[in-house]
Amino acid sequence: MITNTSDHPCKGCAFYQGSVWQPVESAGLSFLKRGFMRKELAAEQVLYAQDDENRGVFCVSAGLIAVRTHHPDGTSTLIKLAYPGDIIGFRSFLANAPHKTEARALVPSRICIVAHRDVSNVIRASPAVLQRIAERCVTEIDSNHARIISASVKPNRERLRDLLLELMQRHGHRHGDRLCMHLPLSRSDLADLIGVRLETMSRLLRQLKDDGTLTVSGRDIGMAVPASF
Amino acid sequence: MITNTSDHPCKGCAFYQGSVWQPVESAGLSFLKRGFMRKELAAEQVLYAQDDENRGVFCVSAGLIAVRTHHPDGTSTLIKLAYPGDIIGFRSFLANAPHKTEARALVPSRICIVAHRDVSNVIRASPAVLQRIAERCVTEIDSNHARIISASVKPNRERLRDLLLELMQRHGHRHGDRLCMHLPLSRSDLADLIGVRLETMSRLLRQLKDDGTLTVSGRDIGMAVPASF
DNA sequence: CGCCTAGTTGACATATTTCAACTCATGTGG
DNA sequence: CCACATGAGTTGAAATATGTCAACTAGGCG
Repeated sequence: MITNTSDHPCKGCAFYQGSVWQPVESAGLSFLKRGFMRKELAAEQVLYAQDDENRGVFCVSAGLIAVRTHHPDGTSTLIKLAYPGDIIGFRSFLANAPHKTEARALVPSRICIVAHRDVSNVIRASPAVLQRIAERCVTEIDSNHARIISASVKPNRERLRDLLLELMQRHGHRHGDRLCMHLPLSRSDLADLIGVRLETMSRLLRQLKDDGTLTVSGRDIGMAVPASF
Repeated sequence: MITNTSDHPCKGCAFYQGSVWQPVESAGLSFLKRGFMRKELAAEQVLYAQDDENRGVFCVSAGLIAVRTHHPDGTSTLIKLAYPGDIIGFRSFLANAPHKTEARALVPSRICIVAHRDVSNVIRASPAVLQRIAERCVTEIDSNHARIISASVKPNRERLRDLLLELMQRHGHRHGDRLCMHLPLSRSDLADLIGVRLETMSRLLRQLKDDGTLTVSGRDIGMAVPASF
């Protein structure tokens, strides 16, 4: 079923097996190669802005991308963090509508892009690609549900603990019997993720520090190694 | 492209044009017909339970379905309300995994079902069906984002106002210069949708009643006709 | 009648917002 | 090198919102 993938543009990628572009057949491969581009982003650089037209589907190859929506009153909400292997921009692509979110690099990042027109062509030639994109939609729905549920069930202090544990699994280094990380997020971003004000975030961190759960020094966080590590 | 749809099982449905099953071609049509069933649900009857295996994709034809997840501590969260034309169970189908939610009729309802195996066959024969399902995923993602944003940006009183306005657009009748509806939801369900406790919901309703926004008598709600009606 | 469920209300504890002041590090221009 | 502005982050105090526990009402039903 899968033929002649020796020159597949994602072939050398660590995420090739799970890639949404992996199941292309010979017909789709030429479209994929034609629409394929790489892009390097500096920290704080914007990949796409809110209300931009969709220019394609983006795959995070390295780094970390923050997906936000900005509100009329100047506040913003951090919708998700996109790590290497994640794809973004597919909502806008599938809806054939402008982006509802902004994507901005939190650290220097590398992005692989398949141009809009060629995504359509690839899908037409290889429907299994759409199947994989649909699975990414499901992942997105699941994580949204998890967030909605935790927001209505758990107190904010516990949600912050959970969030820091997740971040630790991505960014933490073992240091003796403790885990340490340098947060890629500002206090303001943390507050946006939990859905509280800046000042409340500062106080929640202080509480976790005071009760011994964490050590906090600026963006450097430490905690005891949990069972699941 | 679309052939011989005279005996399409959804042909007579009011939602045929937008149906996810509308773009079947002759090859897929026989699968669709084979897997097609109708089911009548009484109020409070369960369509599928949390952790059930996926038995297919469900389309609401009439009535109203509540999609909930139950938590270990006995509480629950109302994830969404599915109205006629909406499809449910597709998350579990696409993930090829058990349901993470329960679907229960709030009022007597009619559901059209396409059995699991036949959904796969229909999609294989008519990839445009998967395209339509992906668009429903996008709708789901959009409404989840809207909920996450409103939870972190708006105070609960305002969110309740918004919710009642949405419900009024579905269930309201004009009565002179006022809109009236009989809520299909209990106070507990309303509380689950906003993410507050029962008692808080009761007090929020009282506040909206006291400041003249609403008239409230049990499940009968009245409000002035808003500009957008 | 007694019992159940849905819904309301009160009183008090806890959590969060809001506004303001403050620290601290960093960078810029004279 | 210093004065100063700037942005990230912290803290305090008062107001507001929500959770919690308990008591209570009203309606439906055997």
